[in-house]
Amino acid sequence: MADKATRTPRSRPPRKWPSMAEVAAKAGVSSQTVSRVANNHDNVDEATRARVLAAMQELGYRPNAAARALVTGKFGAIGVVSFDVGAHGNARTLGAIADAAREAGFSVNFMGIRAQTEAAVRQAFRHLMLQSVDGIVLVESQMLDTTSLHLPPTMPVVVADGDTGHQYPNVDFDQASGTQSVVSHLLELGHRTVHHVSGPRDSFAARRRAETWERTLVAAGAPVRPTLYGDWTPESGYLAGRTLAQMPEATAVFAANDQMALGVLRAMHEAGRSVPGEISVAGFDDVPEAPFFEPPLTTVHQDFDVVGRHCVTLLLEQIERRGNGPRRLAVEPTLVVRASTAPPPA
Amino acid sequence: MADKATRTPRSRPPRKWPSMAEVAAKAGVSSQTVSRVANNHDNVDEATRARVLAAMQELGYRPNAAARALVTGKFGAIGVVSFDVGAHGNARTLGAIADAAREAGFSVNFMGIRAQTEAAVRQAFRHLMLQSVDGIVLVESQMLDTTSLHLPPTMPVVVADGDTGHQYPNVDFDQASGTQSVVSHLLELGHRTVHHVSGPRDSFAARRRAETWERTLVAAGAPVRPTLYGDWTPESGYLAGRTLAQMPEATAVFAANDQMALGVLRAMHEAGRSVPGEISVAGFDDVPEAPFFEPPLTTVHQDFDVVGRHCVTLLLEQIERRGNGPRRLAVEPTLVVRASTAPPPA
DNA sequence: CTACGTGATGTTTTCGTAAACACGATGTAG
DNA sequence: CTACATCGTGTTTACGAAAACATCACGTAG
Repeated sequence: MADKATRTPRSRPPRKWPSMAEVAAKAGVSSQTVSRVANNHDNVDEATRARVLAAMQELGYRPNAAARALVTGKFGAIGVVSFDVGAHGNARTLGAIADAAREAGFSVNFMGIRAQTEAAVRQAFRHLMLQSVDGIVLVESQMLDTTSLHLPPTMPVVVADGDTGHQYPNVDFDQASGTQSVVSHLLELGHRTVHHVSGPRDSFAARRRAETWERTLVAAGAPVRPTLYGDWTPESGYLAGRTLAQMPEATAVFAANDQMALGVLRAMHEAGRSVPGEISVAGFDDVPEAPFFEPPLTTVHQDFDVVGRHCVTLLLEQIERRGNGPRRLAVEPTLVVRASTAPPPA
Repeated sequence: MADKATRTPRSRPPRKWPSMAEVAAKAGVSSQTVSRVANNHDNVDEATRARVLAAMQELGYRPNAAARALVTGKFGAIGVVSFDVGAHGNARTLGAIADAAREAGFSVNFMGIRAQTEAAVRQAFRHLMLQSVDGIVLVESQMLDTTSLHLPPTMPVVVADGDTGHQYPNVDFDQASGTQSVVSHLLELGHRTVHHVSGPRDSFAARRRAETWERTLVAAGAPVRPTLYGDWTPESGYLAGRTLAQMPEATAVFAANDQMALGVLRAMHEAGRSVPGEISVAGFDDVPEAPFFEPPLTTVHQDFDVVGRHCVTLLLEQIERRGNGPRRLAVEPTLVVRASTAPPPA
C-alpha cells in the first residue's frame, strides 16, 4: 500500500479555513460567543449576533465538522450499506434515505457492496465505523451471520428489505401480502395453477415470495409446479421464459420481479405464445417502465420512498435513544392490474 | 427547530470507545506508539507492534475519524451530488464512484437533489462542505451558474455527465460520437430523415444529443423535423410516440434515452405501426432491459462504471495535488444494433 | 575511545469546537 | 437596600489523534 507514502510528505498550510478564533477576533468577541451564534443558542445579544454573523460572512467561515464531532461525539451522519445500486429498488431506497436524512440534518455515508458475502458486508461495516457514523442502514443485504459483524452493541442499525433473523429493527414490504395478491389474482382469473420464476435462493425477499406463492397455491388447492430460479436479471427471466414457453400447460407465470418478467415476456414473444391470450405474466416491483412493456405488466407496486423514510425514522429513534417505536415496520404493497394478465384460453 | 433541545440535555458517558491512551496503557507504551502502529509506520519494533495490536484487538479499538481529520486536515471522504438516483445511469455512476472511492480508501458522502435548481445544488454543496469532504463529484447536475456556488477555490471538484461551461475537470461520454453513430446508422439504412425525441431542455446531455442529431442530418442533406421534447421518462416518450405515430412520413425515431424509446415503442404498438417494419426506433443508454424490449432496442451503450472510476481518479489527482492528468475525459459509447431498426418500408 | 548516526520510543503541542464554569452587570423580590 | 436570580459574555478545559521534537540505547567509523 502507498498508504504512508501519500500521507507523510504533504504540507497543510495552503488550504486553511478560518476558525472560530479568527471570526471571534474580527468580531471582537470570544470564540465561545461565536460558537453560540453558530449553534443558534438564544443567549446572545442581537447586536453581538449580528456582528458575529457579519464576521462569519466576511471570512467565509465554515464550521469544522471534525472538531465538532470530536467534542460532541456525534457525527451527524448515517451509513448506508447497500447491495447493487444498479437495481431500481435499491437505488430508490437509497435516494429516499438520503432525502430523509438530509431533512433531519444528517448526511449519508454510502457504501456499496458487490458480492453478497458475509466478508463484504463485514468489511463495509468496518469501513463505516472507521468513517464514524451515528447509525447504519443495511439495504437488501442478506447477512448470513449477524453476530459475526462484531458491531458494538451501541451502534444503531436498521435493516431494510432483508433478513429478519436478527436483533435489529426492520423495515420491509409485506412480501406475503403482495405475493398473495398477485397469485390470487391469477387464480381468480381461472388459471389452474401459477408457475413461479423466483429470485436467487440466497435472497430473503425471493424466498418469502416463493414461500407465499406456494402457500397460496396450496390453500387454493392448486397444484404446485417446480420453481424456476433466476437472479433478478432480465436474462435469467428470459431463460426461465424459454423453458416455460415449451410447456403447453403453463398458462400463468408469476415472476419475482419486473425485470425477470420482462425476460419472460420476451421469451414468449419469440416462441410465438401470445400474452395474455395464451399465457398470463405478472411481475413484482412496478418499475417505471412496467406500464410500457408489451403488454403493459400486471405487477405489485412497492413504494420505496416510504421504506427509505421509515428506515431513517427508526434509525434516528435509536440514535436519539428514544427507543419506543415499533421494531418491525411492514409497508403494504398494492396489486396493479394491467394488460399482461387475463383468463386462460378456453 | 428542536435543534437546541435535542442537543443540550444529552450526556455522553454511556457510549464510549477506547482511545489510543487506553490502548497505550494496556500495551505499556505511549499513545504515540499506538498511533504509529495504527498508521502502519515502519519504525516500530515487531514485538512492540504485536503487543499494541493485541491490546487493540482486546479493547476493540477503532480510530476516531473525527480526531484524525481534525489534526490531519483530511477527511478521507468525497462528496457526491447527484440528481435523481432513480435514473439508471446516475445510480450506476454512483455505484462505480463508491467502489473506486472505497478502493482508494475514501468513503462517499452522498447527497441527492430533487430539483434541478441552482438553489438545490448550492444547498447540497453547502451541506457537503459542512460535513467536510476532501472533494466533490457532481453527477448530472446542470449548474446554472458555477460561480455562485461560493466554493472555496481549494475545493477539488469533478463534474460528470454535465455542463462543461465551467472551470472544473470533466468526465463525460462523447455524446456527439454516440449520437452520430445512431443517426448515421438510421440514415444508412435508407431512411430519408430521423425524428428526435429529446430530453429536457435544461439537460446538457440532452442538448448535446439534439445538436448532434441535427448536425448529422444537415451534413447528410436530410431534412430536419421539429424536435419533440420529453423529460427522460417513459411517459413522456409515450406522448411523443403518439404524435409520431400519426405522422405517416415518419419512418425513423431517435429517442434520447432508452426509457423514452420504450414509451415510443408502446405508442407504436397501440397505433398498430409495426417496429421496425414501418418505423425504426433507437434509444440511448443501453439499460439492462433494452435487449428484452419488444422488439429488442437498437441503442448506444454507455459504460457508467468507467465514468465513475474516472471521476474518482481525477478527483484524487486534485486532492493529492498532482494536477497533471487530463482535465476533460470523454468516454466513448458504442452503437448496439438490435432488432428495432431496419430499412424503411419500400 | 569518542563522536555521531540510527532506530525505537516517549513528551509536548496542536487542531477547532463545545461544555463547564466563572464573572460582572442588571433587574427584582423581600 | 440587600440577596439573589438572570442574562450576556469570557476563560478554561476536554475531546483523540498525529506531528514535531526530544531522548535513549546501540553500533560503528574515525
